[in-house]
Amino acid sequence: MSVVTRIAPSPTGDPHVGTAYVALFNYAFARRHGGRFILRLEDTDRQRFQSEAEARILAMLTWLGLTPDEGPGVGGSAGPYRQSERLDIYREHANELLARGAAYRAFETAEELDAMRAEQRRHGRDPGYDGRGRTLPRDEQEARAAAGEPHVVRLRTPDDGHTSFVDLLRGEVRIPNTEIRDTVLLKSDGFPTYHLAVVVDDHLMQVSHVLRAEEWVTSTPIHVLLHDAFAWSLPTFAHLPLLRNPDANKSKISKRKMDTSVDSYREGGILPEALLNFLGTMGWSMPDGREVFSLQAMIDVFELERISLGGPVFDLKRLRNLNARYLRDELSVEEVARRVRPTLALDGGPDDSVDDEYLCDVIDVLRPRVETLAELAEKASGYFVERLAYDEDSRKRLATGQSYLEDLERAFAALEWFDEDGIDELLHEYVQRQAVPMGKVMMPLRVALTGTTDAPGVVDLVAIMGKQRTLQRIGHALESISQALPDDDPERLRLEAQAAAKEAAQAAKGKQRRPVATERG
RNA sequence: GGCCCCUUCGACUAGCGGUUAGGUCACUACCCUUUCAAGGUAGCGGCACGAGUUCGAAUCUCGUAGGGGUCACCA
Repeated sequence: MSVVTRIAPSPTGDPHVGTAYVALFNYAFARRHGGRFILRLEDTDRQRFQSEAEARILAMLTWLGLTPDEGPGVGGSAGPYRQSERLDIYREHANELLARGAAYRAFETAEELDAMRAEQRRHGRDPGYDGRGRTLPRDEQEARAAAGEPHVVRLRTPDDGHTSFVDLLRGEVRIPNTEIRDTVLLKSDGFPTYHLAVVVDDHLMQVSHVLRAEEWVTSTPIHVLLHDAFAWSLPTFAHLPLLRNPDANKSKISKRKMDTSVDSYREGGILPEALLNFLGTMGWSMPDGREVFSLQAMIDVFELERISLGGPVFDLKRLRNLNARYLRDELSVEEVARRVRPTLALDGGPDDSVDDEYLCDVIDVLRPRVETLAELAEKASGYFVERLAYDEDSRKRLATGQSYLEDLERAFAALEWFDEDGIDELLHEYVQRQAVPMGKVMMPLRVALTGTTDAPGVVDLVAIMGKQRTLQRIGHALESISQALPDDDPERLRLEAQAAAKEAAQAAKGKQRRPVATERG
């Protein structure tokens, strides 16, 4: 029997990391066994349906490299792959169940069901459909349906005994049938519920392994019952652990508590291979203990048996750390350059006109200092602008180093061998001659070149910027010193006034006075 | 609450009867150093608890506790 796996997301919102997670495992398992991986769209909830969601899910899978072998927009022999286009199929199957007496038409209104549940709660019983529609005679059901009365089709479930199934990772799971209600199969709008649709589609699409999130464990017995009713054989079930929020309880991952949108990680500069690698370490591990591995490496050795069942917390720090490792160790500078380029252009910075060699040099010194493409783009932008904007702190540092900058401007202009060694030699000799600590000279120069105090080594900076750019930047820095002395900096004056006002207000309130303006940790 | 599932450092995990319980992230210290990083070295820190099986349990069984999931005409 050939392996067929699938993911069945609902097009209801942002592409979810949970979808990516389950897709990864389904994809890896299918590839490992030379099988097929299907994308099926569960768009049977027309309330929550979003038309752009389908394209975004597909884009997410493509971005991650988890492209389905069959699916909407992809094609395949078992289509269509949108459930909304398979309504006839579900109706036919519901009719078959009706004919076999495994299901029945139920005519309770929403109000009636609400009342029933309220009544149950009043008597301290668990709320849930009590099977009251089962007693309505077949011919009456059909007559009322034929007359156009709105109704649903429900599964007739056993009242006693147990229903069990084997979960590949957990062993046998047994659930008392008293826990299983007469579930709705076909809604009054003619759309199937998840339970009918998933069973029919998995069967028709010959899905061999159902790898889905753990939240489905308790509804699997319904699917077992449905398979029985159709006299179909069961696929293999394996329920993956649920990704968790980083809160105290580790509840199921949710967008209320954290960012679950793959698109937003993508926009935040997370690399697809890093996200994939990260998700691959959630509940799964390499047999040899490697922490950094490619999708292909995962496929090569993938075994469901290596899945651990404790719910893994989606830890952003680990994701970012992994991303940083890809940025500086796994990808070539050229590859990183290719990926930041579009972002640089978006920021109103340089675009195709950016010199490739310079870009690569900049990335080379910057990438040990960033975790995401977005950070890289942000830090890199200053290396391409004509004129840097210096903040108050920078101005101060420039001002204190003014004479050094003037000296160095002359020295660099006269430097013949403008390479790493020449620059290094020049700087060291200068510092020695002046008999001042390195930092006294280096820091103003660093600020002149980059506008910030946390930046790569000055020798590297000067070398990659080259003579012309270096001199230009020192020149600009000197200009800015003379134009706006720190004492006149309007921004600083504004902040000071603000801080004073705040302090006065606090003092007036009788609170203890604390410096609030420029606390630095 | 009923039912189901789960439980190794703060986080991700290795372990599948005999290990000084290993690795990664985070954190701390030190080294390197012109800043910030990166890198290097070291450290901190864990088998939820209680019984049982066994010569021997993180590993097997049971119980307790804790956590999660689920109880819709949503998936």
